[in-house]
Amino acid sequence: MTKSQINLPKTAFSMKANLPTREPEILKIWDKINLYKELRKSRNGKEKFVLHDGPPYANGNIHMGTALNKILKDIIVRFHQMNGQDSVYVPGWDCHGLPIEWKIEEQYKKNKKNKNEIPIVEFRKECRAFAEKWIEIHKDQFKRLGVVGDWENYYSTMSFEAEAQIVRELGKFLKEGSLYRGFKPVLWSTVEKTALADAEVEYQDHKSDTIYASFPIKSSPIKELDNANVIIWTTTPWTIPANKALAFNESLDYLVLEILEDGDFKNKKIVIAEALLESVIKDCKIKKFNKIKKFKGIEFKNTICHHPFFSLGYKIDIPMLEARFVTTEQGTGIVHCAPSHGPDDFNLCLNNGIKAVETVDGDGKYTENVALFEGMHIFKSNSVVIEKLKDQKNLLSSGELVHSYPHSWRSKAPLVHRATPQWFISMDSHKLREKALKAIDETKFYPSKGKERLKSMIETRPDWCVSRQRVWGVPLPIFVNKKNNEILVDDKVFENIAKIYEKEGSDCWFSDDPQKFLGTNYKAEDYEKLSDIVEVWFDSGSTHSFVLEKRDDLKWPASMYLEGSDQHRGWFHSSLLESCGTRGRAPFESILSHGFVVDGKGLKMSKSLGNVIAPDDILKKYGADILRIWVASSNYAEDLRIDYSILDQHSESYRKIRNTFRYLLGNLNDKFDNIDLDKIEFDKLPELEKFMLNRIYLINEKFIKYFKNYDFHNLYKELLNFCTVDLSAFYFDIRKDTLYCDSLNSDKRRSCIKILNILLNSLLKWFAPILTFTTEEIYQLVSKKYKSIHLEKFEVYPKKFKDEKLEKKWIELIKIRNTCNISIEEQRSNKLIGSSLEAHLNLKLNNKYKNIISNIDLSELCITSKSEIVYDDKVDIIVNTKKALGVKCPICWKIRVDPCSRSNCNLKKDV
RNA sequence: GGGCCGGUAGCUCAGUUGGUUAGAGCACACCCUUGAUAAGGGUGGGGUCGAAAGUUCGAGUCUUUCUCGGCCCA
Repeated sequence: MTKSQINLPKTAFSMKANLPTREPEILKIWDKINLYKELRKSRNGKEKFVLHDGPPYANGNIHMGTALNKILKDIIVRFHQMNGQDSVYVPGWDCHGLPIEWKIEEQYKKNKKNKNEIPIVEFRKECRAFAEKWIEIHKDQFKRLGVVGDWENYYSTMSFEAEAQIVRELGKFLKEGSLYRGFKPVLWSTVEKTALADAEVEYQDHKSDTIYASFPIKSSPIKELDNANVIIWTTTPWTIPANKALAFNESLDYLVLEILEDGDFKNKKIVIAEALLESVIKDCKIKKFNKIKKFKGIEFKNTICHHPFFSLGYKIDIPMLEARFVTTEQGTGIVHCAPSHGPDDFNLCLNNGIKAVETVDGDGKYTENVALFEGMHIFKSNSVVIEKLKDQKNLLSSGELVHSYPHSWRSKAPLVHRATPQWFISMDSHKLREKALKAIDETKFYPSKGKERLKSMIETRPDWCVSRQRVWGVPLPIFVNKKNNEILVDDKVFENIAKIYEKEGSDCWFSDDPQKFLGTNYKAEDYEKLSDIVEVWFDSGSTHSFVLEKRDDLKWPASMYLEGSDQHRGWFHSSLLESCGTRGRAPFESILSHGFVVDGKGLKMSKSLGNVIAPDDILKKYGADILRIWVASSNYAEDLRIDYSILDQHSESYRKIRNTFRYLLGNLNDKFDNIDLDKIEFDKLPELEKFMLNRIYLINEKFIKYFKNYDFHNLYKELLNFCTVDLSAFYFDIRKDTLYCDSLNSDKRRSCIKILNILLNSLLKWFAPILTFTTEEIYQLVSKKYKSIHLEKFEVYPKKFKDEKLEKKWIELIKIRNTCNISIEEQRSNKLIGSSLEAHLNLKLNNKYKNIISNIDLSELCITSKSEIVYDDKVDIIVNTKKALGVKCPICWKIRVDPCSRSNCNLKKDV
């Protein structure tokens, strides 16, 4: 048996990965050795890299987007750790807010409980318990992805420390004076009875009543406007009772028409924009009319109208005001303004001395400020308004329209603009906008396009409304003096509240005696205690203050914030503003944003399309390392596609990588020898081994370059190509002869083994941040140095490995090799030969190759049995393949006429 | 509806300041091997670079329009 005479690979590392069952076992190992603690210990005192976790909302199972985010974070954290830094990752959760409140309310409804009969404190306890439950579930799901972090000491926005610090942060804004009480229309849900944040609004189609209503002109500088009627169009008839003004655009042309038809408007004059004439007469079915006058909008100045309900007691003047937001897209070119029910209306009226009042209460019912309608629900009043307009002969036409309209993301109920007292952080009073823009300039963005995106948002955003009329959140720590309406600003009070929260949490705000919070310097009876809570973006925007600043193991500012690109308007945004407002700079040094997970065709995942893949599906079928390959190999700057065929392809790549490791382990017989790279006697190595060291050096250069730019998909591709092209199809294939057939103590074989050790070590470390489980599986098999591969550091390769001359030479040799392969293939298809070892190469080479090939065994390079070269300057490379003559050596399988030089060759005997 | 980003082989991605016949790996096909063996090697096919128009001696690269997709906003 010749097999006993050669050294065949042998390893315990199985070809089949079986990741779904193997990975949980590796998790147990990490648990057992307390990997996180070991990681910290191993980099004690080293430069810190802090990737501050953007807290996911503690509600519902994780989806692909969450998995992508966590894996990407983990890959980066691990890269920095292996790069020698103390790379600390503290996961966190966002816990307050409406979605959880809604879940609890839903449970109440199911159990026929009435929320209003439950004490707030009890309700909040249930919210807290709900969030806690999901934190635990998320934790396991994230760990399963291979994410390493301080899972035991995670942070949450509902911890007592967090709630206390949020109070302190708000105190800073109050003290500065940039947190002010305003009275503004905000998007309001009459169902949830709360103002909604931008992020809580969804636009959906909605059917609205539309009206063309007329405002009789009371007085105007334009003679032809006497007794005329200004026509407006609106999709919210219920706002007519709150009307305070009309808006026109001074650059538009307007027409005065006389209507000649029977009906309420017979012989009446109406005013509309010329550009909208056709659509108005079509909508209002006007057939006969005269054009009386055409004039520029600017001439509207000083025109005063009556309210359409003038005769019903609405005796106020309705001025006509100039506004740029008036367009000719829809309507009549004149816009009705209710300052309590639209931001544009509000601002225009404010600039003209018309104040908004509370016209609609939180339930959606008109207040006492609205005559005739008090107590009526606005969503039921359209028909009444329309009826009254008709009675007053001020309704030109009415109809219906389906259009995009804001809705609550939770209840899906349509929203309205409603003027309410709210608390705002000013963007400009204390130069917050300016500071934030400067901070953006000082931040590094990956990809760079994120910078412009965030910048343009900060440039245009309005003041930050931080109050919410809900219960599950941090209470706004505000007392208002009952006598003079002044806000109490006193550091001692804020600190007192914070101290109380640190001890017992913020629930007590709702249940305990206000005097407890005021301390001894103020009397509770003199003050009104606010019951608003802080909007959740302020919570999460403050994480830097109660996580980064408070923990000794972290640093402020963070090295990096890393989230989906939607967070330019979310967490990146709120964190930037909070920090610039309180500390004058961003809480991060860099921002990395990633795209969204979409299906294989680039469409977003949705239940209705049936293209949703859950992380758990992938873990069960493929394992976390495959998912991590998907993350690493995708370009996160764009949207990331995923489906089962894409995952199948990545599984194939994984197998290639796994078999590369298996070849290494097999030939090393699972005995890893940690080679001291500096002690390698470079000059004594065969040239192929030198070339491989050169290649390793070059790959590592690229590896560092890609890693520094967080360019993982190119980094992964580089490593994968190295495995397939340089190793599997080249070095491994060529060196099988040496490894299998040479004696164990031959110099050549030992040199090769040295390289295999270096390769194993290099590949393990290069791949460790991505293939966390597989590299650990191998490490556990071969190394006794540390408890885990993840405690290792990246290798530093001696400069002497780099040899540009050698690189150039071998590129030429590979070119010759490729030409030989084409020739071999030709004879293979001619059925002259099968294996390349049956080939005898005859080369005709240009003299320029003479130097290059002089010390090279071409048969070895091309894995053939024989090769002959002649030189001819008339050609470049010409190869002719013949069938090798002789007998197959039972050891090396070469076709030979003489026995080979190996001592164990028994060709002679066999012949 | 508006703003921003993107569309290069079946898949994941390269493609410098516009310059020969657009590249790589995987997948696929065929062949070889059976001493990495549910492995390994070799060869090969495959792209009107989302579409159209324009600028240019020359466009995947620049301009415009359109289209599809994603995010954000209204």
